[in-house]
Amino acid sequence: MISKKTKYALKALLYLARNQEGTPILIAELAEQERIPKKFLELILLTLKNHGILTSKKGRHGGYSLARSPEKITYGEVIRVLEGPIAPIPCVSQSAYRKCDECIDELRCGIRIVMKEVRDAQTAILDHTTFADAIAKVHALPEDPEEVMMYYI
Amino acid sequence: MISKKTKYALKALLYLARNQEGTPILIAELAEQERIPKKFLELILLTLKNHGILTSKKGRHGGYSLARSPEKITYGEVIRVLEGPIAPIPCVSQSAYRKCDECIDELRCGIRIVMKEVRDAQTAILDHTTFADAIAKVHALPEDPEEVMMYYI
DNA sequence: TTAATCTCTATTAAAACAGTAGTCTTTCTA
DNA sequence: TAGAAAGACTACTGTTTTAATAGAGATTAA
Repeated sequence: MISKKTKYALKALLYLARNQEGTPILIAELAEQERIPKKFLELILLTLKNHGILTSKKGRHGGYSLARSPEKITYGEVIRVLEGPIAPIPCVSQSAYRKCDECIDELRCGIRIVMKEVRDAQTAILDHTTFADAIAKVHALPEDPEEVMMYYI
Repeated sequence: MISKKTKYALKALLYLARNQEGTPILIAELAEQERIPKKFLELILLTLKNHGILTSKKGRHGGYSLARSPEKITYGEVIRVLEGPIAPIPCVSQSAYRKCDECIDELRCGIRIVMKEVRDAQTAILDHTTFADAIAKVHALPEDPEEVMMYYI
């Protein structure tokens, strides 16, 4: 399970990716539109900025923008920044490998061998799905049945 | 990341699956062989028993055995028992669905749509890999290079 | 100059994690 | 039938993580 922090980060980035005009977007707007506690969101956006995912401008007409276009930011990158390594167990992490204390034969470990498969499946998706991709996936969805109903009322 | 508790559970089950004689295996043996804190392991095995994955016998010549053959126990089942739902976010969990408080349009959520892919990829592996499979995977591995070296010394 | 913004450090309450301790119950066997 | 050998069960504890909140500081535009 990802933390709320990570979820909020993804929500905020998705909003920024969807609303890419020239002008930066206020924390307050993001917080309100995505229903994220504002003070908490401040910390999250700052972290994303410090990791080169966002840029910001202070003062009047300030706010946040994506540091790169949405095709150049992946879910995997964001999750690693806020959540840490994606691997289900540290001994199969690429970005943060760590041997299990109690492990005797890592190469022949029946847990590791399966968790490596899981890790590869996860990163295959997360490191190859960008925010542009996610928006495209939503657009490709069939129309919401409720909205379709509206036309008949 | 899975907890140590879950990792210990998987280790213990793997050991039991590898050592399936008729006689049950002692907590003490499991703890020693897999280097798991004994008292902690007791709790874990008890949980697995209460969920029908293990059986036990008290008193002299007591101990734990698998409740089913290793081909009938999957990683997914064990992880759900000790770790909770496998899904990265509750709104894509089959076993423990929960709507996100702040979510406005779940069906068109760009986070949910990607996390659902992740969930499906995870469960495709975890719910279809049994302890028998894991043991077979380890056996299929090329021999350990260090051990091969031994023959030349 | 001042109001609007982001920036940064500290603090906090609650929950989860990783155990440990101690007692109770059951079972075998001498 | 006593008692040792096992698992069963309940309670407790210290540490870390989570999910925020508070408040002062720095920067910018009008």
